[in-house]
Amino acid sequence: MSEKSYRKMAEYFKALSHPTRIKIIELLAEKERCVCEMMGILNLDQSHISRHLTILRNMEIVEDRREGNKVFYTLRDRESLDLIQTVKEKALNKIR
Amino acid sequence: MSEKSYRKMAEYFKALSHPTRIKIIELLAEKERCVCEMMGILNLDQSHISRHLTILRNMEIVEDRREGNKVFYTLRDRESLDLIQTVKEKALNKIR
DNA sequence: TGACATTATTCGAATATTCGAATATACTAA
DNA sequence: TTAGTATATTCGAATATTCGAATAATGTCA
Repeated sequence: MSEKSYRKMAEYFKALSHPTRIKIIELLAEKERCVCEMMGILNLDQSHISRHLTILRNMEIVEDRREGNKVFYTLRDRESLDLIQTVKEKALNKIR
Repeated sequence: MSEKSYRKMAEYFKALSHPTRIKIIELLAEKERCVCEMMGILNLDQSHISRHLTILRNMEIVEDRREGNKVFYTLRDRESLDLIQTVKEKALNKIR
């Protein structure tokens, strides 16, 4: 394994290492959503959501599609959801 | 899901988001190792290894055991290795 | 005890990440 | 064209992470 591969792996984990990004992935797992929809659900302002989406897009975890003046996002990398599910169970076990 | 759970999940992913920590987990997946052994294999100085081990220990990913003046580490959370394996395949696909 | 080996912690500097606020861009509709 | 809506990007400040170097702590052995 090259050093570069390890950096890539670390980068991927870093993309998942923010509560908001995890929530976004879970939202998109259900269905395609536009930014304004996520703003409402997550109760966060537009620039936050957008910046987190950029990080997820760069890691090819989500994909965007413009329709009119809205941008719809979909979950491209569904494996990310499996990782989140695994870690979620771990977190729940530790909390209670 | 509580906000706290999401923070915990993010924290766990953050623990995996450093090349050295990923390498340490892989090393410990093979067998128990002392810090000095990992220094040699990873070619990193002692304080680096030790600090990364502290992070992994805090997340209960590794466990330590003192024997004489050496401290041996083992992989406590073997699921972390599965996560790494999944992400590794992802990274390898992207690179070539 | 003292010298040595091993590991952990601390310090400050460098770097990266996050955030709120503001601004820029892209599109629609009148 | 202009106004309005939706999204992306930029800015500086605050915070977190990483690193190299130094120091502290723990244990062994003579």
